[in-house]
Amino acid sequence: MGFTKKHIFDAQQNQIANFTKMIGHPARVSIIQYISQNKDCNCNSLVKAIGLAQPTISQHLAEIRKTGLLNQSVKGKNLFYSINQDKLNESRRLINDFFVKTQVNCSKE
Amino acid sequence: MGFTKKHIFDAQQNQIANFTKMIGHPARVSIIQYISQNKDCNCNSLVKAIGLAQPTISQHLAEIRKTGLLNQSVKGKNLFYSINQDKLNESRRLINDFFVKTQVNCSKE
DNA sequence: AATAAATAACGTAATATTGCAATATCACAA
DNA sequence: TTGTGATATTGCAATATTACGTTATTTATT
Repeated sequence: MGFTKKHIFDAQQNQIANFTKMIGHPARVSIIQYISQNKDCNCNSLVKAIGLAQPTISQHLAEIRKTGLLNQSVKGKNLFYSINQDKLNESRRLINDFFVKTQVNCSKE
Repeated sequence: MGFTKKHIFDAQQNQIANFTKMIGHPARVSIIQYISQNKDCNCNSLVKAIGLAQPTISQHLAEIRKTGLLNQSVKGKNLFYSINQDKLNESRRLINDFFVKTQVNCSKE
């Protein structure tokens, strides 16, 4: 059909899927890396660095923003992005936990 | 358009995106968890446990299989799935590395 | 006020994904 | 060989995603 039956899964499963889905596009991986490496990174610098059109970058930024991973600060006519480190940590723990638990379960018996 | 311009990103960015995209659906999170928790898990038990139709589960299994995360073993007329732990570890390192590097970069200066 | 720069929002075409019914395949049992 | 159970494949409808041209919006500069 095209839509996902989210209601048959629990909150944590949906949380894990939501976050990894957001990372699941190389443009967004690249954007996150670039923002973490460059202070005072705005939309325009991402457009130049990555090579996708401005509306496309803006759209990917919106996807990342939806998960809470981005901070924004307005300086003059620029909008600078940075990584919300609390959210980064929280997400890292969520994903790592998924890996660890999976691994531990595999190793039982 | 619908397709992804993979060629403008590097191998690692595509690798990270590929793997997280596979996890980016709650059914696949649930399937991975279930397989890790239940020895001798076959397609049918997943259909019963998760509540999606057999073709849908089969399709999700194929997506997971594509990343190399699944082992299969035939016993009689059953096909049992288990987690490829080497691949799990490799992927965990890949994703964790992404998180760590992002975090380290954020903390510079 | 007029212009320019930066970015978001809107609209749309192309493609991908999700979910399932129907069907095919494959291995075993009767 | 006929049937049965387990899984994969096919085909399709509904929805989502990706990418971008165009247009609005907002803020600074002249």
